[in-house]
Amino acid sequence: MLSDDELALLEAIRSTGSLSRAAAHLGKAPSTVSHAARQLETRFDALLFDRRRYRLQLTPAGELLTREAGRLVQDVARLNQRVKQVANGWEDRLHVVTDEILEFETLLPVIRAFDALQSGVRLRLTHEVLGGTWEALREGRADLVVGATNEPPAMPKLRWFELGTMDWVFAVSPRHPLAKVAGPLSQDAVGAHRSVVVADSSRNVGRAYGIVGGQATLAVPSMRAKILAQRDGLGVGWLPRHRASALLRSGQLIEKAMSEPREPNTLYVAWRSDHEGRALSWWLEQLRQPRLAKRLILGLPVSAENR
Amino acid sequence: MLSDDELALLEAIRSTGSLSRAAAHLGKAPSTVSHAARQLETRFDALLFDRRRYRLQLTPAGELLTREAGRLVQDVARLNQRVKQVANGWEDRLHVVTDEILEFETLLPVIRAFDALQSGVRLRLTHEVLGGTWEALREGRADLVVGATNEPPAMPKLRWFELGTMDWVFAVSPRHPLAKVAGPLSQDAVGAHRSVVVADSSRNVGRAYGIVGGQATLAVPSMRAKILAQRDGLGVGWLPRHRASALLRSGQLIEKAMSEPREPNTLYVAWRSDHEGRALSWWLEQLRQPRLAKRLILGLPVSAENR
DNA sequence: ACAACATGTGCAACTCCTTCGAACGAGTTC
DNA sequence: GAACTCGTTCGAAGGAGTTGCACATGTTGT
Repeated sequence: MLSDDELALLEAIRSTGSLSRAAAHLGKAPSTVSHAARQLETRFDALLFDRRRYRLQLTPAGELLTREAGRLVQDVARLNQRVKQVANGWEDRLHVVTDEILEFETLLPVIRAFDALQSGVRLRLTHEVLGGTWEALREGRADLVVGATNEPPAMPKLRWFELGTMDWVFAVSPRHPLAKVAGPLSQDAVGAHRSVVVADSSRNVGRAYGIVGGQATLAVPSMRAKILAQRDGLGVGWLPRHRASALLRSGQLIEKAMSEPREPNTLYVAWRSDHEGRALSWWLEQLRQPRLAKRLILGLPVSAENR
Repeated sequence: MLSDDELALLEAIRSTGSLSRAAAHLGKAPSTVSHAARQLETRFDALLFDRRRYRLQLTPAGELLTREAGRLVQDVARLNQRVKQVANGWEDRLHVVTDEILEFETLLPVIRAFDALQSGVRLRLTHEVLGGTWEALREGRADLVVGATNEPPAMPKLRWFELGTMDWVFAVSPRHPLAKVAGPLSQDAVGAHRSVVVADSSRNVGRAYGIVGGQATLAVPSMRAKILAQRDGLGVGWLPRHRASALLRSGQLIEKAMSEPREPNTLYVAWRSDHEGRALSWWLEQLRQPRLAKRLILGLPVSAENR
């Protein structure tokens, strides 16, 4: 291994281009530097210095060594920083997984506030669809899950609280055939039309929201895309009521009563009680604030303006 | 910086889960290990060991440190290997740039033979179009250029030799309008038809082979694609005679005489006389062999079978 | 051409750090 | 409760790293 001193020595030799100057630069005796240099060569079993001329020079091998050694120093410095950070109770990294029905933008202020803490914790945010959130937690891909749907499954050391409930509305474009059907819609009536589903492209499991067996589907990458697709009459399906509200008001989407209404979804925040660090605690504290929870659940209404 | 011993110490503590066993494992006295461990904590200014219970354990910070330290050790071992390699005269890496008119496959046997040397030199092969090869050499993106076209430009420390000459044939599909024109074709006659050009997609400079100003062009990614495109009548242009030979024989391409014939191209091998390592020398030695040079220049004829 | 200076190296002496053994307190096992 | 395992403290010993000096070699200035 390369010691700190040896690294500094190499660097000094490179920059000054001479042993004695390097020695002066390091505040050591010239003989020390000479000795240490030889020792380095012995240890690496390679000629690092070209001593044929008056002032010695680094050989290509020595050049490579100093260059790469410099990078190593940086790596070690970073590691040092990370170790201290972890020792102070901050995680090395925090992986937050949100359910796709939450809009990423609503988390931005929280991320900004977290950044302002200067904790050094590397944030990683991804999203999953349906049970994918719980699975991510179980498999250790997630440290914190926000907005998970369905009941929390049995899992050792699982902890959770409710974020809130989300109301749904079955809505169609005014130009869609279902718009003209009077009275509450039955499952069969809906099944004859194509439904729009949010599907996760990254993991190719056939997961999607609100699929009924055998129904034709249009898979889109996000809830926002689903709302827009239904506005344009490309298909039908359940939408978060608040996010569709503006379009419902402007008449670009029409609410349809259903023979089997959809129960409001309860959304959960969940984590594992092992490795609870300061970053996780901070996030939990934020998410327990009713104002933030409400903003997350409601999401950003899709504006009626952009047609 | 982390010394070799400290690394071994951390690893031993992690695997044995106790200081005394770690000491026995390392062949040292327990007191030594205890002392060193404390010193580590002082240096990192962080609690690395949890001593509250009977047998001490690594804290999360200590865990992180040992884990990452292990990676560092590997990095250093690799660096060690590379330094030795360079000290033995091998380059750390060799960047070979070929002109696009050479077929990559013809270099495969050479690459295999080079691999068999077990030199440890990391090969990197890319291709350029037209002057791009010389530019790559000038800008240090290439250590060796194979098959460069045009005359070697003025460049300090440039060295080169001729690889051979490449003959061209102007060929069109039998279904192409130009196929029926009798006698040598003039520039104007050709200019009325779309030409197929090889263009480099990676660098978006508007470089291509055989463009005449104002002529409609079809840009394709390789010489092989150009030959196939011309076979299918998508355009016209000059082709390496040998590579088109099979298609000319089978009648899928027809050679046309030209009022201004194209001079055979001389192809060059070039490198810079600074940093000449063993890998470069080896490649030059190979490329000087007439058999290989001929194979490179002629390339792989595009087979007449696959329609 | 000669002196003055700079540079790298070998050697003996020195200094400080690492290592060790012994002793001790605390916790565990039978 | 005795025998043990474990981690720590402390002073002493050994050794690696460091230093000053002498010397050979090469460079610069007058």
